[in-house]
Amino acid sequence: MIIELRANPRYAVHVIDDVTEPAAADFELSRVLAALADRHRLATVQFVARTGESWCARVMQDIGLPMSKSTFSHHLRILREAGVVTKRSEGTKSYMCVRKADLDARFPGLIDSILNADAEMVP
Amino acid sequence: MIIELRANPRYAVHVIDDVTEPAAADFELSRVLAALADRHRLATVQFVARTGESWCARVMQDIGLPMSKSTFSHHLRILREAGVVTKRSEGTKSYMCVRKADLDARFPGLIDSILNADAEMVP
DNA sequence: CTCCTAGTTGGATAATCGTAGAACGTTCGA
DNA sequence: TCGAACGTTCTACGATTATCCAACTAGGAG
Repeated sequence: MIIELRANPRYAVHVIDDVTEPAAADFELSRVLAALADRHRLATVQFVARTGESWCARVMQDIGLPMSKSTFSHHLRILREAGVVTKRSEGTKSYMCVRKADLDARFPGLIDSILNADAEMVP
Repeated sequence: MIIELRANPRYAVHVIDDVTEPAAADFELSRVLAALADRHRLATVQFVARTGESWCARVMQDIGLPMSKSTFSHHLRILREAGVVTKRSEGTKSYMCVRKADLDARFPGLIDSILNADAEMVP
């Protein structure tokens, strides 16, 4: 299910799988920061940004995230609802991608400074 | 009480009022982001950075923060322990100051991008 | 010395968050 | 057609967090 809620695409909101991915103009800084404040989500975003688009199971395995599928799915939702990543389904896989351009348009320099930081250990 | 725990000042840790303010080299990105992820703390940091050093009661009043003194004191602790701000006592007042240089040294561009973002409403 | 102002600390509480397991829907391959 | 792989949703639970009030410390003004 994909819905365009507003006429002006600049303010379009995409709803996929009951998760709302906001348009860049609607990003909220505190929400973006909260999404990135968790070590596991931060590691995920840094990894995906560096290695390119990838799907959930692959990301979890490559990073060595110590959590269940359902927990990762929860984290993915947080990231999407904040506007940090977008999701694309292909077959049974969910490919995620960091919305660098949108983030940089709304908060210039923010995502680059975060991606350039050293990756922290995932416990 | 002020203690220099390590010989090399680059890694010095300052302990003031039982609160540890880490040296720039010890900043953790996820902790900094978590400190700034709260709307009230974000507003506080943006305000102090823009208007210059100020003390707690003044900041609370000028921003219109809807919380008690003790809650603000709690938020100040979070910000200090993450390395976002430093505190200086003068008389009965606690002056806070954003550690721009330290933050920029550790995470280039991060604090500027956050300070340049529009201030969000404080509910 | 006494009071007022400024801030911190401890305890309590309600809300939020990260987590796992079970059940489920989809898609792909044998 | 059947089963395996991939991901989502629901529910529950423990941990963390934001919050307040009350009590406290410390400095400045009278």
